[in-house]
Amino acid sequence: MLDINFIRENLSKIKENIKRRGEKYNSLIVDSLLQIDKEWRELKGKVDLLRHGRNEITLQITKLSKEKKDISKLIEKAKALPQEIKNSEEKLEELKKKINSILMNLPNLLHDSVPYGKDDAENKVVKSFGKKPKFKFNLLSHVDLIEKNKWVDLDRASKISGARWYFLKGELALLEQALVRYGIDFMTKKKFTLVIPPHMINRKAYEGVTDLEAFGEMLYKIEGEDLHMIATSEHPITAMYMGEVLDAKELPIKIVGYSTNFRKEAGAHGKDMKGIFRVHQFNKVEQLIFCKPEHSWKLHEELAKNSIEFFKTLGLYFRQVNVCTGDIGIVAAKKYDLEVWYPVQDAFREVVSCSNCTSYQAVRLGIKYNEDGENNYIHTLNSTLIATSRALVAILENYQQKDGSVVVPKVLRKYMNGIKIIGKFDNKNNRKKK
RNA sequence: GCCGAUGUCGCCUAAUUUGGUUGGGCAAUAGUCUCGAAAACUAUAUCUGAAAAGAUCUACAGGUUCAAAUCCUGUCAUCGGCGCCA
Repeated sequence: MLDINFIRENLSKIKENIKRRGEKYNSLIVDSLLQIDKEWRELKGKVDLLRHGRNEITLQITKLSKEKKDISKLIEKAKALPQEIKNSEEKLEELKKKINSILMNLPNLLHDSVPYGKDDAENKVVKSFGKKPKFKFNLLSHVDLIEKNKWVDLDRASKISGARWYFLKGELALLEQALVRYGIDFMTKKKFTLVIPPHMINRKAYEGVTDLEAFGEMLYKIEGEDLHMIATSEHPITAMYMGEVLDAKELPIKIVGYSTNFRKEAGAHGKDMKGIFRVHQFNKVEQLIFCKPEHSWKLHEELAKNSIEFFKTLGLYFRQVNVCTGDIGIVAAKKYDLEVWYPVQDAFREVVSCSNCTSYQAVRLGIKYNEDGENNYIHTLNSTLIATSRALVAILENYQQKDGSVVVPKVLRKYMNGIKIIGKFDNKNNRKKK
């Protein structure tokens, strides 16, 4: 959400930004926003005046009653006030709601370096890393690999839970845990603090971090409770500081979040139906930073660098893209995606999303920092380090061997008790010798 | 889950019985003063307003009332007891 004061002072900038984002948004909405805001402020003045009148008269009543004088006339006069005030307050509230709903849908100001483009096809490749792998045999899809090796049981999961749910089994489940532990170690070595958040949060917190109306179809709601399953650890961890004023000395706060994530994937009918590429539940290690505005652009690059470095160590072929205006969404001011090469799908697919949200989330959540007696909104940043289901698919596709086994990336072996290869043929060199 | 108590500024606390528009202590930060420090003094949240000023804030949301920290209802949280449980 943008700060209304900021909009008032930077009208042309805001409109330009909306135009740059294309047809999805209409810059005229800003004019009507300011018009309603003006009405609101005028009415606020009137309501405050009415309230002042009430305060005055009750003060007099208090005074007179202490002097034991007759107050019946004053009370008679005062009786009309509450209704009058209430009527105006209701109008005021209505206007405020209108203002808020417009503000909620206004997109963040984009950074100058965000490329113009209609959709994800026009994201700009920044750089590629690693080498495109070559194979001298016919590749199996990850769906075939998990089936042959009995690493995932989709049938039984569908029996008890439904489509897009899965049992992760045996060596692949170990590999999943290895990825998580490696990811967490990787970040804590960089002085990020590990945080494991609640996996369910209430409505108020969720409204702070995302547009519940739009995201409603992504989130699982607990029946009869004011609770939603989290779609990413970013949500509870960002909402954690809701309504707080942080000390500038504590900033930047660097957190590595870990949680299981739950997503309905309601809008994805038919997409990626097979295997575990797109599922209702997966684990994710996430980087988060809360910082002063003047540091956020440098830290954004740092987050991207961390994720790049991490994927390099996994030995995958991938590229960094600068997400274009048509694909970036309303929250981020700039977003890098990392896309890994999936040889079977013959495509790059998104595995990391690294955003500088500037003050957009902070305004909505009311997170400020205090420096020299002055309060200002902080900046929030987040970046995937690793999301397990997609990373597992990437490893399966890229590290598979002719016999259907899969080589474990070197950096993960120490988290796998030294196992070098997982797969149906038990390799004698595969176990760590004691 | 049941029963009971409690919730006041960053922390502590008084005012709740009997509704009258808050008060005190400590700490922190900034400023004034100072060669420097200590002490002392001033300031400290949010909203509207050019300003003067005004409005709002006693866990949260409602209600009663001219007026609510105080009375009523609901919710949440904390503590204690019982129950259940990895």
